[in-house]
Amino acid sequence: MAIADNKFFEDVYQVVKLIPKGRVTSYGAIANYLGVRSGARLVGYALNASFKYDNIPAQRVVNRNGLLTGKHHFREPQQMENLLILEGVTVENDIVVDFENIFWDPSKELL
DNA sequence: ACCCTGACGCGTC
DNA sequence: GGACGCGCCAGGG
Repeated sequence: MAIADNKFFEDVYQVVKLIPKGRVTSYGAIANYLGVRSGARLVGYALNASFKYDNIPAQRVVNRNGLLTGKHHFREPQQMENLLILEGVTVENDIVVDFENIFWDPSKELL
């Protein structure tokens, strides 16, 4: 078991790892890419367990509004925003600035 | 084995 | 245009 027994979780981690630095995506986009309709919750659920594993840039996954919904699940609430800023992503008031522009859609940009 | 809940998203009202 | 409800599926109590 490389990452997780469950295929959903495994695929989610795969996609998240592929998110380029400085870009972000949404739970729904990943769910859509995996072919799970309205499975965005599962993506979030998978990411919740991802903190146990390394090399998973969970900070690059936000909700469809660009809101850092998962910030409270990091070791430090400020961690998520911090990491994003370090990667060149501007975050203001827990919202990714210019979200639509740096949005990375796996269905489109990944093949 | 049943019930509840959850880092979400979309259709309705 | 804000509030509400349902679906999606896995895991924990």
